[in-house]
Amino acid sequence: MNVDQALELLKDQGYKYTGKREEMIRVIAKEKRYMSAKEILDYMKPDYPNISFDTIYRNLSLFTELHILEETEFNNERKYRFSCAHKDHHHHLICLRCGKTKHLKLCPLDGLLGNPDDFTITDHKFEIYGYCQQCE
Amino acid sequence: MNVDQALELLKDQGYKYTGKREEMIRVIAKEKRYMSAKEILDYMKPDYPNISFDTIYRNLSLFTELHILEETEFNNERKYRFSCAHKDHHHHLICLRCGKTKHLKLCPLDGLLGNPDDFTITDHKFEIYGYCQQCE
DNA sequence: CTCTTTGCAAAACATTTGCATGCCT
DNA sequence: AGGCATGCAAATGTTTTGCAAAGAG
Repeated sequence: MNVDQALELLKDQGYKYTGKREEMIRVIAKEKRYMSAKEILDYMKPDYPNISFDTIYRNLSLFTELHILEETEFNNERKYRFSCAHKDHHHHLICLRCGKTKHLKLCPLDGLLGNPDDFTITDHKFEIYGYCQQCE
Repeated sequence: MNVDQALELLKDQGYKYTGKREEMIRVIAKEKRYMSAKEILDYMKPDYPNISFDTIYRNLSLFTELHILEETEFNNERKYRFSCAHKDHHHHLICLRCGKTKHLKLCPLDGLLGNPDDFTITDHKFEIYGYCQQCE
C-alpha cells in the first residue's frame, strides 16, 4: 500500500482528511522502519508544534485497524512500533537499534501441516532481530 | 531445568534463598504457561499478604537473567514462564487467553541459508498464537 | 554482623479517556 | 450545520527506583 492508497482508504471509510494524518502516514512510509509513538511525534513537532500524544495514538490505532500500519514490540520496550503494511503476507528482519526492516518471503507456517487438533491458530509472529550495516 | 536446580543455581550465584523466591519459581513451574506479573502476585497473596510488585518484578528480572525464566509479550503485556527442561532450541504455540504453551520442534531459521551480508542476526522470535481447547 | 531482600511510597513511562473546542465536508 | 478530530488535563496500568527496615548466611 502506498501513501495515496492509504489516504484514499481513509476517505472511503468515512474518516476525514487532515494534514496531521497525511504527515503521519508519509513519515512512516518514508522511513521504512518500525518507529515508536515518540519518534513519530518528534518528527511532526516542527510542522505541528502543538500536536499531542493523543492524536498520535488515536491515529496509530485507527491506521492499524485499517491495516495501513503494522504493529510490533521489541527490545522489551513497552512500546509499539509501526511501519507500513504490505499486501503480501511477509515477515521481517528488524534492526534492534534503528528499527529498520528487511522483508522476508519465507513464512514458517507454510511448513506446518494445518491446525493441531487441540489448538486453534489465530495468528503468529516470526521476526528476526539483529543489526543493520549502519548500526553494527 | 527443574525447580530444585533453579534454587541451586540461585544459591551458587550468591543469591539468598527466601520463601518468596521459592514460591514464585514453584508457581510458575507448576503452571506451565506464560503468566503476567499480576497473575503471579495474585497467586502469592494468600501466602504472603504483604508481598509487593517490586519484589515480583525484581525477582522476575533476576530469574530471567539467570535463564530460569523465559519472557515474552502478548496481549500488550509482558509475560513470564518457567524455562523448561528442554535443552533443545524450540518455539511455542501460546494460548492468548490462559498463556498455556505447546512445544514446536520446527525452527524457521533452519530454512535460511546463513546470514544476509548486510544484516547480522542476533536473535529471533517465532510464536504461534491462538486458543487452546479449554479456552476456545 | 554484613550484605541482600523486601515493603512502602513515589516516580517514570507509555498509553487511554472525558470533555470542550475546532475543523473538515 | 453536524459530526469527526484534536488538545488539554487527568487517569490508567505497568514497571522502576530510593530509602529504611527486616531477614538470610
